[in-house]
Amino acid sequence: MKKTFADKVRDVVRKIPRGKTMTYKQVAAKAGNARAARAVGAVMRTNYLPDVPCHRVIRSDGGLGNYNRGGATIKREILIKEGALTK
DNA sequence: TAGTTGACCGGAA
DNA sequence: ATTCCGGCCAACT
Repeated sequence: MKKTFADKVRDVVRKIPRGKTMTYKQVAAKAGNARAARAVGAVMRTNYLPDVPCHRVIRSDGGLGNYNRGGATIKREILIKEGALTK
């Protein structure tokens, strides 16, 4: 059984605790490739499961990136609700 | 198999 | 501080 990059990414994002945020770079590094930040985004876009809090994954610039469930605006609201974003 | 696209990153102007 | 450009990786056609 071979775990693909996407599988690892999902596993990593799933381990993100509530009220915390991780950058695509960090997730990519934990998945095996620190330069695969773009690939992480692509994986999230193609594989968004309820077990994977993809809304807790943000950009390294401090931005939120995008969201497949309502856009970056909803994503920001969720992060504030979770306590990861105080502003 | 090869080419194009994109929830990104980092440096330069 | 903002805007532009190139580079990296995985998925889709």
